[in-house]
Amino acid sequence: MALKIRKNRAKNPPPTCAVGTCMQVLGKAWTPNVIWYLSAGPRRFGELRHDMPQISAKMLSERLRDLESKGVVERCVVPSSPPSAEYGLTELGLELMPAIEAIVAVGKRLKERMGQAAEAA
Amino acid sequence: MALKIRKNRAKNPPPTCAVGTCMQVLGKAWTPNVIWYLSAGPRRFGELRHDMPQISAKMLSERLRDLESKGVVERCVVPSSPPSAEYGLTELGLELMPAIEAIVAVGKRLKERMGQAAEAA
DNA sequence: CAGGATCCAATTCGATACTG
DNA sequence: CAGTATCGAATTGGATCCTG
Repeated sequence: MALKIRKNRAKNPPPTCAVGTCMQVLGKAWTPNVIWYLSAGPRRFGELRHDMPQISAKMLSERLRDLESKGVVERCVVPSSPPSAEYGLTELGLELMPAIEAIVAVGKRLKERMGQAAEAA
Repeated sequence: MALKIRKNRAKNPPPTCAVGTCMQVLGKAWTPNVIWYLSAGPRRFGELRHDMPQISAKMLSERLRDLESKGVVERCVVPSSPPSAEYGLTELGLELMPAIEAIVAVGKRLKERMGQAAEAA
């Protein structure tokens, strides 16, 4: 019988109310954590890894580049010896803080309430 | 803007955050939308589908069962003829609202700011 | 140490079809 | 209408190795 080619999937870009717009930024693993740890001020790659012991180098650099390309995070090279880079929130990034804070607050309540699994970072 | 004014990096990283706990609930596709649309009051399956025209029946019922199993959403059978079911937020679900609202608020700002893709509601 | 490249198992989610 | 079952494409994110 003939080869059956599947119809192309619609693959709609994220959905309906404005949550999609925000979740496109915050929705991936570790993203809110990264933003959270940057919220106190610029931080270096290794510091962030230390903040989140479970994250892999790949994940972290991937997320940082994602966020940079979205204008949420800014990478600045610090002239030192050896020169190193620091990551910080942009203004756009700062605008996300209320949401992150709300997420953190609810997360804490959920954790108490459910008395559940430990989380690193 | 040239180089960002580099403030001293954070000496005191924020304490462990509970982001993961919350994102485990909100992190999957459509979840915040579903909660959002339930926040105005109980709603039936078909109504929710209508609220989110892009969601598939499978997704919706999957998300509803997820949320039910997490105690966020409650399914109650309404005695009518024929009897039908309604979904509503539990108290735990209501506790998530501040986060959802913050996400929606930021989403709207992002949309304005980026002047991007259209989204309804 | 900071980060990229590659490989791969697991999950996610859309389309489709089916049931009461 | 209200939902479930199955299939499979695409995405995810972890592990590992490689680089300057």
